[in-house]
Amino acid sequence: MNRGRPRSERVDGAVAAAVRDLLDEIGYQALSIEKVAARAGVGKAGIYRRWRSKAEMVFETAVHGPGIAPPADTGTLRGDLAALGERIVALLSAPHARPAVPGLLADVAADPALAGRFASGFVDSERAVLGEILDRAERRGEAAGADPAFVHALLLGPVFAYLFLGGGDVPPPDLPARLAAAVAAALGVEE
Amino acid sequence: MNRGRPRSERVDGAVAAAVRDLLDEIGYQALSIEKVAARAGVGKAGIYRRWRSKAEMVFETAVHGPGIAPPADTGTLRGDLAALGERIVALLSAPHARPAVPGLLADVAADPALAGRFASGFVDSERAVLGEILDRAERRGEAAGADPAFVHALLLGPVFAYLFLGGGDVPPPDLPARLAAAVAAALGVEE
Amino acid sequence: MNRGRPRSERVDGAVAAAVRDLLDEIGYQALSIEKVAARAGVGKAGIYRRWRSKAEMVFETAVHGPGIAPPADTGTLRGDLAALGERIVALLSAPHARPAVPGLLADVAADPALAGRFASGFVDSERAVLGEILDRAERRGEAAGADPAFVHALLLGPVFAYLFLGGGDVPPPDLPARLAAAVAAALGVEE
Amino acid sequence: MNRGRPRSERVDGAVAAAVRDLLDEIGYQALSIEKVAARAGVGKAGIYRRWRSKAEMVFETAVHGPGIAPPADTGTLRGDLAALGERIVALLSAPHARPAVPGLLADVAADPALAGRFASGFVDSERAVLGEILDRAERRGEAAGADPAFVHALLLGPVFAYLFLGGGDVPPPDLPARLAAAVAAALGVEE
DNA sequence: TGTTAATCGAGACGGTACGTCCCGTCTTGTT
DNA sequence: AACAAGACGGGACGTACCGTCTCGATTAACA
Repeated sequence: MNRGRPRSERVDGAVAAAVRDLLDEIGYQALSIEKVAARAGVGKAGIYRRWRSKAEMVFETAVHGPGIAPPADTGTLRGDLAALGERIVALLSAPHARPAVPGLLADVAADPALAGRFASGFVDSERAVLGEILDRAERRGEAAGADPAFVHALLLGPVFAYLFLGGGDVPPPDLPARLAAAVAAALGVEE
Repeated sequence: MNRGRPRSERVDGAVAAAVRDLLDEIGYQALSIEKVAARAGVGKAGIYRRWRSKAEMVFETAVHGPGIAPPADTGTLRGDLAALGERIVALLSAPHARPAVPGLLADVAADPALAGRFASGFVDSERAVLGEILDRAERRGEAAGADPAFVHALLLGPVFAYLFLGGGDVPPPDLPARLAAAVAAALGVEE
Repeated sequence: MNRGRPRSERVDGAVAAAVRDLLDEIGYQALSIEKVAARAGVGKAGIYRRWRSKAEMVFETAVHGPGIAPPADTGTLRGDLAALGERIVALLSAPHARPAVPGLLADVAADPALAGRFASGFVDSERAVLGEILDRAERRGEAAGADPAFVHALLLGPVFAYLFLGGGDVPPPDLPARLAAAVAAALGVEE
Repeated sequence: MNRGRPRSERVDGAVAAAVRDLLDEIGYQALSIEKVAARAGVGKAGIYRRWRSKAEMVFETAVHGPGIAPPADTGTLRGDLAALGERIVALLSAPHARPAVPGLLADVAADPALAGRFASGFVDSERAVLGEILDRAERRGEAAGADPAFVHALLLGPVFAYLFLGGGDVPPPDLPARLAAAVAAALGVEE
């Protein structure tokens, strides 16, 4: 039983558009709730009613897509890993996400409460996908007893390093394939 | 011929101490130049005379050690990589560095000028060490034609992922060894 | 149709009180917007929302009374001039006005924009009152063709000189009467 | 017996020139000791060695001429007063003095110590001249028992009012003559 | 069909911090 | 001892945002 005026969808749309525009124009750090409200033609209260902080607002409106989709079986561990790597690269280098990621990460790391919500909504889903991939490989007899957390770090870490720790270069297009090969070799999969 | 009153070492020391204290107490994001000045008993101008921004001040006073020391030859590529991995872990998880890294990274990523200075002072030195290690391995006949940038990402990325993307856990103590093994396997080094 | 939250009268009151207190305690030059805000328990923005500068704030809150009231007809030019003189003395030597006047005058003289607003709000009203007095005298046949600007300078100038150019003395209580006599004599009014 | 290096006249000259230039360009309020030192190619200490404050520096280098010269006897009180009036107008509206006067007055009024030195060096000499003029008139039998302080205010005040309280207008060229006539009339001198 | 309650845009509120300028003092090496 | 240079601790500037609050005006679901 919801009483009172319902929230307007127009506000959500206008804010999302404003956030994406501003991320492109001025970046995450210079983006402020005040600027978003002004650009969207929306009151600040309308934003605070929906999100607790800039980080949550940006994450929901500009970074978080439909989550990591269920993994398609390519027949080999290496193929599955390459496919997952592609998704990770796509997610982190998406037009509106890329300029937001470092700032977002900093805000998340600084606020434990935020870290919790973020981990359960993002990292966990990625790890679940990876778990499924490793289970399949085990069933195929390719590799056994792999540590999902380690494999996850081995896959996500280098992508992140290329995008955000290497001076801002574009990652090479064959990065997922090379990473998948390296991870497979590390897991002892014969070629 | 240096003219005018020389800069006081007392100021450098007091600022460094204040930065470290404040990083521990309130973290990088909440640390402000104003708070540092007040805590250090120093004028703001004295800080701006030395550093252009909060990021540079924190990096120089709390993160940047003596740089990555020259690599000791352990006799095997795997050993050398493990030693380098140890150093990276130590650098990123040092008491005052760890809470500062994500915010620092965000500031660096947002400011191209900063990114340039940072890259040449930090990333480059790490890559040079890695290049030396790979050269040695090639001379030994262990591995040939490895891409230093890729190997660097393969080493640094997972460490970063464990420390800052995994929800804040402590990395397992054998992480450098496991990483070295994985990287060596990926480079085709026989066990 | 006034939109947004209306300005709080509490702020106006608290600022006015703080300005008056600080004028008494430390004078106009040492009074800063920052000190006023702190003393009044008010944000600096709340002050800048209302006034463009320290000079405008002080003038409105501590000097500008209800303006010069309409002149009562005393029956003679000399009487009218003495009454106006009394008002000028009262205005310039009022408890909170006196310490503020020299600094205020300096700020006004330095800023043409301020000079314009100040002139129209203060000097003009005084000159209008004087014009009315001179018109009356002309109708009575006491004096004709007097230059209001000259008479104004003849009245206001000496008061100012006594108060602010003479080393800070208290003006003699019969100053308005003596001035009125002098001005009347200068205009050729017979005694 | 002066020991050590004597003060350089070069410094005095360079500072005086810099003060006058800066008064013209940016006015008294925006003029700072720091700007003067930079413009004059002089250390700040060299300025503080000579003057206690901006007000004293400006007064000595840009306003204070040779003092009010001894009064020439014109044969009538009215003539003498007009001559003194001319001098006052010339002093206050001199190129470098005029923009400095209001600010200077404010600083003087705010600092009692400054007020003392200023009064004895400036106001007193003007009053002495006026005293001489009134003595002469008394000896001639033109006027007796005039109050020098009142007459001084009657002469200086209106000039000040025209120059600094009237919205920045140029005073009419016949102002000294009209003032002299008014003052003479007020003193009961027959035409 | 009113009443009620949550929403809306707008913008004021007390604060904190920014990066700059200047204060008046102090500390260099040089003249 | 004075000189040019410039660092020192401190204070204020005017601006931008923070997250909260208070307005009048909408907009639905409940009574």
